[in-house]
Amino acid sequence: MPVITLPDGSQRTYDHPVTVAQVAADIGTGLARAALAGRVDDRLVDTSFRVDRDARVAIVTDRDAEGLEVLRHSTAHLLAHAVKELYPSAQVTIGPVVGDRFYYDFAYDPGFGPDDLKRIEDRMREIARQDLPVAREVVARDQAVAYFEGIGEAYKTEIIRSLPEGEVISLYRQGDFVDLCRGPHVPATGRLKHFKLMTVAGAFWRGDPRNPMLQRIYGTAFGSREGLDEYLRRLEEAERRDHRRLGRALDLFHVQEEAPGMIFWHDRGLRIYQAVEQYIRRLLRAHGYQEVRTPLIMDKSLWERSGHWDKFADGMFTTSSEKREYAVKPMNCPGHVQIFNQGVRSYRDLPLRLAEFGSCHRNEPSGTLHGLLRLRNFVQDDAHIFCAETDIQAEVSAFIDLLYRVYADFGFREVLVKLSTRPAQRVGDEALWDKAEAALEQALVTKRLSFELQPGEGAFYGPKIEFSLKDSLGRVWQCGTIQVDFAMPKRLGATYVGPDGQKAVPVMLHRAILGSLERFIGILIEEHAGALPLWLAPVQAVVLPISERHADVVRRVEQELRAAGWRAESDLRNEKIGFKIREHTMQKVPYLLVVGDREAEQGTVSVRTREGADLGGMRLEALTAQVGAGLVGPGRVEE
RNA sequence: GCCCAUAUAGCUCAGUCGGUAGAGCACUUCCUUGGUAAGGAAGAGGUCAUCGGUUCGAUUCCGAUUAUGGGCUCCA
Repeated sequence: MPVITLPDGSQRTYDHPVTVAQVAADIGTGLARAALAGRVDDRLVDTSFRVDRDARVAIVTDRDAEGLEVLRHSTAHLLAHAVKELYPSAQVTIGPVVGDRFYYDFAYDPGFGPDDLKRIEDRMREIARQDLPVAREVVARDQAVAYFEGIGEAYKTEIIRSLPEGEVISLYRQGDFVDLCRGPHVPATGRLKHFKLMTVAGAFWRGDPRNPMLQRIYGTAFGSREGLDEYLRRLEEAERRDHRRLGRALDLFHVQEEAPGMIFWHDRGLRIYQAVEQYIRRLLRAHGYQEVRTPLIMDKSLWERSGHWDKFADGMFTTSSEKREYAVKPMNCPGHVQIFNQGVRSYRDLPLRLAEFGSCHRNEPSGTLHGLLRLRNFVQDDAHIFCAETDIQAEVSAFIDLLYRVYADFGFREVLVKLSTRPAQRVGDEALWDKAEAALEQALVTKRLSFELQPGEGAFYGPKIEFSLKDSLGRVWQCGTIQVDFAMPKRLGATYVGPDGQKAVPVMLHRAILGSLERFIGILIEEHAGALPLWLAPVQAVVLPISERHADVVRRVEQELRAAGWRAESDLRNEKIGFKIREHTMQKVPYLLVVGDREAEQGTVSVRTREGADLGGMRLEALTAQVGAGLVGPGRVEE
């Protein structure tokens, strides 16, 4: 006789097994209508699930994150149902929920286009309107295989065969459509009202490029019209923050067909770039790094020795001259080892930290290029720390502190951390790997950083930690990294004399905080929607005359601002003040300084911010004093 | 690299059921000297991405190429 305990602690006693739907109905008809699924003792189940013993039961609706997930998952099924009706030759595969969206992958040779999407979505609405009950049934493995084989669903058959022994195999049926699925699902298709198909894309079966390319349809679903509209509004907002759009609008950079994956930085963009670079440069100097610069191209033989030619040849640009072959550097590490190798190094020189704003070229596949975020030419705030094994943990720990300080200075709060451990193919002793992985993990744990473990994803030469940031659409991009390398110093003959007088091979830590300056700046632009903090703004103030007769004063003010360290400009064009205010506000200039009769007389400027705030009239010294360190930004402190 | 889509003026886009194109903003000149998000007028600006095919004729239809966008794979 089940006693049901609800989330608020209240209990209901039944003298017979009950379904989640019945419990919901007993609480209220509104809840019964809203019920999408149930949670029984922490297990997510259908509303048709029968509770036959004491349990904690919660009714899941679209107000819960789980409810939305069920809704989206069921909408993915609805999508598959519509596709099977419209395109019987299409085969179904998988249809999971990822974040706000769901997708479903189909094997369908002719492929889908935007018109198909429209047709499919219309059919989905029809099926939803029929309010077909969604029923779960558990079947034996053989039975399931036989069923899907019988209707020619090769992929489903393959999925069932790959399920572990003992796994419960459940089917969901709505009308004539039957799909293999773990569930749970909404009780009937009528619950699916507010959805939209977004895009069609290709995706490899099981993510393996050797497998056939499937047709993936992305969509989203919400519990209410408002939820869906709000989501679509957020997408539009994200488009306004797109760094490619802002890069053009703010005259920061451009790209063109002759140089795919490479950036033409304009004056304003380069000012941001240099502000970022100078900040990092000062910080590294203060934290015991030396800055070096190594050649862009080096003889191929060096890349053969370093191992890059073996592992990375496809990614390298090459060139030749006078019968010698050269490769354009995709990484700075071999060059840094050459500097380390000059002269005889002692253990007293360690840790030796060599930093370089190295311009790297990698011949990335054409389909992967993306604005500033994925390029063929980019500059890393790269450094290599040559140290003894015993130094690893301390160096990693100091690096993580530095990285978090930098991210905070740029206004980033959310950092995703991943730890990648030894891959199947690797070099070096197991004992070394043990130590290196332990050192990295220990550093993360000590700092109480939550991280995702990626077993087997490390580089062949050592484990690594990756630090990622998100763009305006929530896509994750790796920026910072620290990697332990046991292999390259040895390959390139790096040694130092230890305290015992014997030669030893140093460990090398590859590390970057921003990663690529281009990528980091792209994310920075999106994070701030183009309105960069004062210290990074390409133009920090524009001086505006009310009329032509104030031009001389304006020019003088501009000069004084520059002398005080501002990146200042004046706008002497023959336009009204309102026009100029609008234009420079849209250019996201932090301070607009207006000079008219009143100000000229009093030796002040009227200060307006890009947010539209009027700070009133003030003398330049007062303004400079008020913004203070905001003008040059953090990092100066260490000098 | 693979899948789908896109490519028209500096930007955002319209258009041509095949007869070589248009708007707004930006730009140039003139008028206006204006007090905090668009003052007015005139003008200039395009080999309709590139190369091929079909056609009397292609920016439009077809094909290839290149680039871009959204994904997949990969990666800073």
